[in-house]
Amino acid sequence: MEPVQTEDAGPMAEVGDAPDGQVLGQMIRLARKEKGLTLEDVAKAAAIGRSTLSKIENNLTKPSFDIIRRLMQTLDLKTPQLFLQSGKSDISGRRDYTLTGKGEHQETATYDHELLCTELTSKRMLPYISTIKARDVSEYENWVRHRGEEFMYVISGSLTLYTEHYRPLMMVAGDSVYYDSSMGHGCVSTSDEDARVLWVSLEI
Amino acid sequence: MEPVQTEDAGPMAEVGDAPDGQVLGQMIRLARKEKGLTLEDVAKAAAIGRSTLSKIENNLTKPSFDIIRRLMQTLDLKTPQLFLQSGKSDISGRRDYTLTGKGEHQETATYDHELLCTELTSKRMLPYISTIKARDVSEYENWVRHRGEEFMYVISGSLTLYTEHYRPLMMVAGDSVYYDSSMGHGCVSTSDEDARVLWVSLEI
DNA sequence: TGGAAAAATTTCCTAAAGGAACATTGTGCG
DNA sequence: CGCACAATGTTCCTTTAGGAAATTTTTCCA
Repeated sequence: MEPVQTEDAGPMAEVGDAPDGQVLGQMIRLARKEKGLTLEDVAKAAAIGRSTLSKIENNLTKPSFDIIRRLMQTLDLKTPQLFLQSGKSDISGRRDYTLTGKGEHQETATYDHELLCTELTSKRMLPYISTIKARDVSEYENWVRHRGEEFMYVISGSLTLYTEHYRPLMMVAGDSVYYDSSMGHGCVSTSDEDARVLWVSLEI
Repeated sequence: MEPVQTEDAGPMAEVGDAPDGQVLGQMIRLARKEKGLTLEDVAKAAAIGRSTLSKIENNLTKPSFDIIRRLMQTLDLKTPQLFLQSGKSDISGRRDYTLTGKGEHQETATYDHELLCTELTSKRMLPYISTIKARDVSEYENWVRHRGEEFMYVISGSLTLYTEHYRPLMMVAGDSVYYDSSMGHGCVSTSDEDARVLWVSLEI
């Protein structure tokens, strides 16, 4: 209902930027209408107030990033167009190090752990590569659990990750997972060959 | 201000109300450091306060959508990964793990960062895969440095890691490195092809 | 080392976001 | 017509984001 402000002293006329100012609300309302949802439906699903959503749709507020993110999820919106940008960048990213050649192995029935970067003893993250042997479908209930977080990246092969809270997770080369390691977990190779996995574990 | 609806509580469950926990700030700081910019540089360019940016990077505030958008533009960041919801938009779903298939990219002049496991926002380690483009041998004195530790694993290709303390380090697929990231560091692809690298970064 | 300069963080305060409840508008049915 | 009832808009109030400046931390040379 409010077309084009000529930029007088609108109560909340955007400061000097407002690219999204007018559009954002329209987009969200459109998405909501398309799904035939009411303000309350969406607000509840996104865990925000009805009135807040109303204000957002009418561009009466500058919503927080968090709220927009939740709305995006709720409404299943893709976002690229919201961030149109003039691209140019001249970056020079750099990192530094401590190298490790081959690590020391630590073999068990189902795993072959190869610790990486062992000479640096004061580190907090523990990286290692594991070979998950292609058998032993047996004991995937012997959960491993330890306080902390873990990141896992499948280098080759495929496997299934079993956890105590969720359904098994099929993973193939290139996939990665991040989880709370206090939740019971364990994995089994599902390919004929052994699976190679890179783990990074963080104790807390 | 957490009404917290039906949320029970996964150990590190997120998705539902999850403020943009740990990752958002890290991403922004990473991008800034890579460009060798100071808080003030970026803040000025994005027309926000220096302190505000500091708080955002340290996840001490829930920035507005508008501010994030401006930062994205200033830092030339692609954004899809911030809104990543793997699979369904049913927010009732909670998980304490995230599975990432092929990722969402964030490209710069020399790097192409692909963040992994982005929808789990409260994690402490930040994993991502980078493609180091096969050129730009130029500016390897622009060290990046940031408080914390980093682990790096070369998936494919080869590269040279330059640091301010040690001699350059030649690395090939399968090699890995662990280092204190407060030491200036940076790397350059030495093969004809781009190098693929898996990084796990931990802020302290 | 020390000490100045730069960068980052913290404090303090104001303006504004966001939620609850109330008011208004819109829509179907007797 | 007009009465429910639902959907949306608005007001009021509490909490919080975000900026200016002070404080602390880090960097950089002499």
